[in-house]
Amino acid sequence: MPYSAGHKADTRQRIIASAADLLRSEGIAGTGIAKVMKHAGLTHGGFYAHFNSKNDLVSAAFEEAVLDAGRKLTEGLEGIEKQERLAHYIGRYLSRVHRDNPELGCPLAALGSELSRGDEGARQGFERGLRRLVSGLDKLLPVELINAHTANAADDELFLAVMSMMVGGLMLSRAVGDQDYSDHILRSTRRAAVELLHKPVNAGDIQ
Amino acid sequence: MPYSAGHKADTRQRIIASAADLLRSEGIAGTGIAKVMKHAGLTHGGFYAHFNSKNDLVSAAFEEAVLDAGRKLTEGLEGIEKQERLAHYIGRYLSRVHRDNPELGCPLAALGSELSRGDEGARQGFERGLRRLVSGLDKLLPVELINAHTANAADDELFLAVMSMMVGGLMLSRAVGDQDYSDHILRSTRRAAVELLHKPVNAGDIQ
DNA sequence: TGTACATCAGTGAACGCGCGTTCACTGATGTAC
DNA sequence: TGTACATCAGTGAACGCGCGTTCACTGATGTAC
Repeated sequence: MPYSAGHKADTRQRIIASAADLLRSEGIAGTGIAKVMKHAGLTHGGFYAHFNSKNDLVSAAFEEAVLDAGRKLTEGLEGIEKQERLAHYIGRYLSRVHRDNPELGCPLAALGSELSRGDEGARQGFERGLRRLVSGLDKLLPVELINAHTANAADDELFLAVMSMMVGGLMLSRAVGDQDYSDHILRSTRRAAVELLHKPVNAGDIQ
Repeated sequence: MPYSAGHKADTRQRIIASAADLLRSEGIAGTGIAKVMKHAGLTHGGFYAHFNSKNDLVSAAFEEAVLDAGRKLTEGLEGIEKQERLAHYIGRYLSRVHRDNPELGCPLAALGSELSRGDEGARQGFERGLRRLVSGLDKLLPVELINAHTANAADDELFLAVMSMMVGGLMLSRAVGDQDYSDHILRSTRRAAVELLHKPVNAGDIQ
């Protein structure tokens, strides 16, 4: 056998990583096979030795983007006091850095409206990504807060609502022309999201 | 002069309306000139007698879509008690009908992530649309609620956050594969949005 | 009132381009001897 | 240890197609006489 065992798998992973970047900064329609392969240091002809179609690549790259964004958004959060973690997470998500670097960030906000017109497979992938991010929020929640909630179903509702606000706020902040207004959107959603998550504690009898 | 005075303007409006529908259901990349013209009962060759480029059409059609969605979302709301109007508005926005008929609905949710990669002009149009919808929310707010707020700046913050949640929630509900989960997103965001808007009253001393 | 005409909204063929996809090939690699 | 070979990851030219855009034209219309 020519080439070492993992060689082809490594290349495949490089293509996926390249696509995960380009997808988030250029969108699905804007991400051509040739561009992806070039960005991975290859020529476009070799693409179909790794994937059956562009759709296959988009699926794999979207999943990779979700994992990548999750890693970056939670990185180093263990070092922060439990009570403050969620606020930090929200602050990172709705930050100017995140807004200005879509290729490193959340693919839900970057590809949401494009994927809402996707096929069954794409929408399933999107759903998996959303569930993963919501359950990530879950894990960031300090024990005290979890206890303050009446049930996990109520948590899930709240997290979904907060996640919607975060995804929507980031997307709107990117789509808006005026930078001041864009900053304003980030600030407004950041505050409201934190407030919304902390309210059960304030209203309850913990502490 | 052949043809009556408003003839060409009427045709132009028909093309814009056709594009406003197609844009919301198929996205920008998915909306070809030929498709738009056919949907308006014309052939594609005539397009450039009305617009300089596809970009020009997209701008005009996006603005029309914002107005159209605004009309449909507020239609008949005068007949409803002031205190209930906002909840109705939110309920309509985050409804299954709205989710399942993007061609009749809010273009922010339908085109957000695609327009966040648009040029200066597109982003300016998007911003005008967002401001219009947010100020529409403003007008729906009952006087009592307005008085309960400390300042208009605070209102604006709150509306932006609620609008972000609505846009994000609708987009997520469309992009998700499983129908139950999609319904769940709509329900969760509906409740949280209404709660968020009404809280200042509950926390304050009005009523 | 009827007709010839000028206007111009709309037609349909054609263009160049980039896309996703295919395929005959090339040449770097691990293996057998 | 050195060489010939089989393998197959990657190359690059080519394809058909749909796109945005252009343009010579057609024919329905309001107007002048």
